[in-house]
Amino acid sequence: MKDGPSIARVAALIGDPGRAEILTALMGGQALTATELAHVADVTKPTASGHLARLLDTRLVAVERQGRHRYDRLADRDVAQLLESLMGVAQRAGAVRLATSPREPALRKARVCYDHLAGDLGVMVYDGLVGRGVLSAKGNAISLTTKGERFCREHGIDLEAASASRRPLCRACLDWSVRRHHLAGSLGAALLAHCYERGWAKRVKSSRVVAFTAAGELALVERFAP
Amino acid sequence: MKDGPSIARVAALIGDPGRAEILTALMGGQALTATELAHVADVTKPTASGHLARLLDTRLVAVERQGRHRYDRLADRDVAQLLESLMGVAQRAGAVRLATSPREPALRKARVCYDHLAGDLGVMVYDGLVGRGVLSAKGNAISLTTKGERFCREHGIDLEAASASRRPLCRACLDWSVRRHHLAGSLGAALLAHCYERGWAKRVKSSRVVAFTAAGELALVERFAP
DNA sequence: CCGATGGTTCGGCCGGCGACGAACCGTCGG
DNA sequence: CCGACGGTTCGTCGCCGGCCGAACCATCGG
Repeated sequence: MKDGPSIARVAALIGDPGRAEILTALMGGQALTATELAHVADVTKPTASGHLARLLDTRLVAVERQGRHRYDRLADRDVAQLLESLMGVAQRAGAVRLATSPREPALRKARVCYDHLAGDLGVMVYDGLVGRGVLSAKGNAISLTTKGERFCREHGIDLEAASASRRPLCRACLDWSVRRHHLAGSLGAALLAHCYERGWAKRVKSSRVVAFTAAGELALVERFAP
Repeated sequence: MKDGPSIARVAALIGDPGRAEILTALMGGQALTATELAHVADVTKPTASGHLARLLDTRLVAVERQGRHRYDRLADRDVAQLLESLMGVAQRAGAVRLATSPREPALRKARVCYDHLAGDLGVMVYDGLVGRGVLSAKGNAISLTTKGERFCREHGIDLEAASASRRPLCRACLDWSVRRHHLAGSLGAALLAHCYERGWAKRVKSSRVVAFTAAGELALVERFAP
């Protein structure tokens, strides 16, 4: 009967508002410094330091020290996925509050979900790829069709690099704002990288928002959406 | 910035040892009564009642009242999945403690994971099905092959019923004790049902353990494992 | 060598939450 | 109608954990 308490330990860790804020900030995928995190959590440095220490020794975050700086990032994709599903259930749990929170519309439109594209655009792209027969979806078990491989080559998406890594190529990730799927996995990451390279979009500093240029959005929709 | 706190709320809810114990107990998939849950959490009835009330209004559990009884179950598959991934990261977080906790070996061997088979046997079956070409796995995006459909028919597994539901047919679920995949989704559920029907195994009362008979285990391995 | 700045450690304060006992409400089985 | 039993409500207590200020250590840029 020791796994109950064990999950309680990490859940309790996430369960503090300050730490939760830190972790969500880290969902952006980039490593942040301790004072930056203290700022997003709206606490003093000592407090943040304490939080980070605890997050570290439960392996929820990983640290890299450079000079007098301390860069923290999420330990792992699994942690990111855990947080994402947490957002999923948290979202509909507070169904009422949802209405009263307009939230950044930009965040709903396009944001980075660890390393791939989420939000309205992400969902649109996913639907488009399935519609074009690039991806075959059975439930949430999805895979790249042979037609899809050709499609990627034509559009200059680096499949070799993407499939080299040991993580799954395609994964359906539930979008917490739209409650529908978007594309994750290394292919999802490659696609987002593609957007950056072409200058279609770039990250907004210290936020999960991905800002598309007008032309970039057009290009994305035209090529990948239905 | 309101999603941080929002996930914190549900995480904190899971973060209490008592409630965590309750939720893990409910991972068995069956609805349990309030006093039973008070017992597994090792608290008095008033305390448990309070916990359940809070779990209810955050929609982590659902309740069904029958006469003077109150039956609680997990609200949703998403919640079950959340808990499972929580176990995943919790498990390796306390890497040290793992060695010192012998834990029920029966639980490691075969247990129910919400509605499908997990543990050593679950993983073995999964590997076997992939090896036989019944399932095709690309990363963790898996699907039933045409060969696999024939295979199911031959073994009398009811595919129609399984694919009728709107949930995915196949899903790879990460096994927290073995750290490898086993089969989830409605096919996974159908397979476990199959084991019960044939008398190969039955649930152990008030535990997640699935007890296979000697003959049942043999039959399972012979038919589905490599 | 000296400020400035990032991060950490230490003590102490305080609020909140979980726990319980006792009393209460409802349903069940005679 | 009456005990028995499942569940809930209420009031109280005690502890744990988050928070901060102050002092401290380390690194950087001169």
